[in-house]
Amino acid sequence: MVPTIKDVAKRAGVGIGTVSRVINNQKAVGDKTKSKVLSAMKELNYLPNNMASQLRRNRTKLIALLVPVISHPFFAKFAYYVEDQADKFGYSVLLVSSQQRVEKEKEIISRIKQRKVDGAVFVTHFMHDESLFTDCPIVSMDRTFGENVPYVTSDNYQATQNALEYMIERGARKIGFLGSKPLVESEVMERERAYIDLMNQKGMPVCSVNQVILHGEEEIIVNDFMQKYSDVDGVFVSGYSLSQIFYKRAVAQGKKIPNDLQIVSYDGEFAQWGVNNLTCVEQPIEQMAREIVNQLIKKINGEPTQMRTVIKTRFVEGLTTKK
Amino acid sequence: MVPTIKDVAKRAGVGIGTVSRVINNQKAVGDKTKSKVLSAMKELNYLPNNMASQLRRNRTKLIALLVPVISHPFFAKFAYYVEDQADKFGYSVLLVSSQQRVEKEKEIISRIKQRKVDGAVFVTHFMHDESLFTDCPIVSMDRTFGENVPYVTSDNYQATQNALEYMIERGARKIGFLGSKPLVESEVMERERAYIDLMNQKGMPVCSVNQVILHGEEEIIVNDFMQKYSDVDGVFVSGYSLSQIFYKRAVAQGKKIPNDLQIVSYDGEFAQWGVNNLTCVEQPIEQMAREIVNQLIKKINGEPTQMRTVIKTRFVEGLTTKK
DNA sequence: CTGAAAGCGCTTACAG
DNA sequence: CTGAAAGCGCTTACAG
Repeated sequence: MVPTIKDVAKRAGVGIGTVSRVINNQKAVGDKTKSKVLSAMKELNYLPNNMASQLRRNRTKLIALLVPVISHPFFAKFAYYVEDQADKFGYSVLLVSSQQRVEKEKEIISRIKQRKVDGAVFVTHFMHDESLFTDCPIVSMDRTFGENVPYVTSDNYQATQNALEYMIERGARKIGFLGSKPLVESEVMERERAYIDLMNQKGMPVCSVNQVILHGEEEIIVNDFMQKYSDVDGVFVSGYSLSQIFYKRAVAQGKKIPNDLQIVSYDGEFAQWGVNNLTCVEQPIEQMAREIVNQLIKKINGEPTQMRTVIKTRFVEGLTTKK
Repeated sequence: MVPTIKDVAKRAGVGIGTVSRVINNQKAVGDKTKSKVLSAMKELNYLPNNMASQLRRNRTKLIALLVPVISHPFFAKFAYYVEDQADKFGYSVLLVSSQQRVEKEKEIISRIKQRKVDGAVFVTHFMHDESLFTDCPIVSMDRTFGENVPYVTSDNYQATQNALEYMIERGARKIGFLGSKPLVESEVMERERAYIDLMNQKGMPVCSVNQVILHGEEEIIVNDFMQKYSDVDGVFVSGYSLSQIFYKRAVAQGKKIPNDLQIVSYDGEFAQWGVNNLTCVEQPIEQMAREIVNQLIKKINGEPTQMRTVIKTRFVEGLTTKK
């Protein structure tokens, strides 16, 4: 049979409490005792039973990460860093893809309540009933929902305006905006607000399509935009999927990029798959992921957290804007 | 405080054993008792503590899934179905990306031994020391490594030959092969074997580049191939990443596809991101994933498993071969 | 059909 | 510094 802490204690000739102290390497163990225990552990090939310590400590050391779709390069990269950071605290990550279904969110809440996981990162969010998750350690990205859920976001407003100014400096006179609207309050909406504000300020026309869609339905927005505003000479596209589709479509229509049409995308540096070299506002995914995990661990441990953390984006000059 | 099974028992005026039977809805509970317990549970807002039942049952209801990189569309899709199928058995999935590091495999073995997870799916595999994972419930894809690890694969040999014949029927007379070689014994190698056999049989030249590389290093193979065999009129590319890169490169070199050059890829139907409409051999990812999970659950439960399961591929006629 | 009791393998005050 | 003991919240023979 698999050896337990009792077997180790017997073999080392000590109490099980002492073995436990060695496992969790607490100070208060004498050197000789310690080495006796250590070698007993080695001889028996002992490994602590995780389930037992979980029960005692009331911690699973597991967090859930809820993303809309894993196969989206942004979320894939994000998930990678969440895992890496969680690991530093001894936590593993349960990756759940919501496919935009609100039940998945409820399911995770219930997992927390059943103590299958200690907390969760919500990148998606459709639930409106805040009361369901009071007391649940949850941290979010971009979404602002309620007093109890800290979130990490990027400088959406400023970064968008900077990107627009960049195109204007390079001659753009009629700039469009494409975006997909989140279902709940989210700082992502700042991007369109920044766009509208700047257009008004500059006396330029507002040519915006910003709708609620599901992942995978980006075509709808692109179609709609193309129909209404085919004569723009600059476009700000909010989000990687949209910009991929928009770019391909524009090229297919014979637009010369960047000469006829300049494009800046929010997100876009995922090189390997898809169109490369978009000029884009790059969110520092790694930094955002690590910060989110840090906040979550604090929440789990009952330490004070920061409600809103803003991470600065980086502007990447690609081939879809003029020199 | 959070209510426990004791609180429910007290409120319902029954023993805790009875509550437990209701929770796990076993037959042997009287209707009246059952409804008393049920309403006590509802009143107290009771949720069973997962950690406690884990300890008693010696099951975490968790499996690990080890993939080389999550962000690869093939693995992303695969992971999705693994999760979906595992869920049917009440299992959650811990997604781990190995980044090709052998330590990650060892780490998972150790998680199994520490009872942090009940079993694992290995899509990657570099470890050679079989003795490390005897007794560990592990199931693999494509990789054949040892008596104790069942695996699921596709009909690599046959599917490759069919694809080659398809190009030959359409006029291809000099066909190349591009592949990345796995580090351990794997049925993926059947693809090149099928290619070489057929070329010999038809008296056609063998133009093959098949090397060991890491994910992300696909350029090396493409470069090498382009240099050696620039005059082929057909190409079989093993794997999605390679085919994406090869296709873009061929187009950049001014090749007319499919007129100058026909391409068939093993894997390729991941539409949304990247180049669409490759002619390809499509592995039924969903079916493979579900079958792998089924085998793993059997292994975990100590039931007999099938060592080798072959899933039939589907040939998809795209735009990179002639009509 | 149901209750009382043992035990899963740990951790952690408590006393020494 | 160290041991004995209680207890985490369940499940499961066992007896009735």
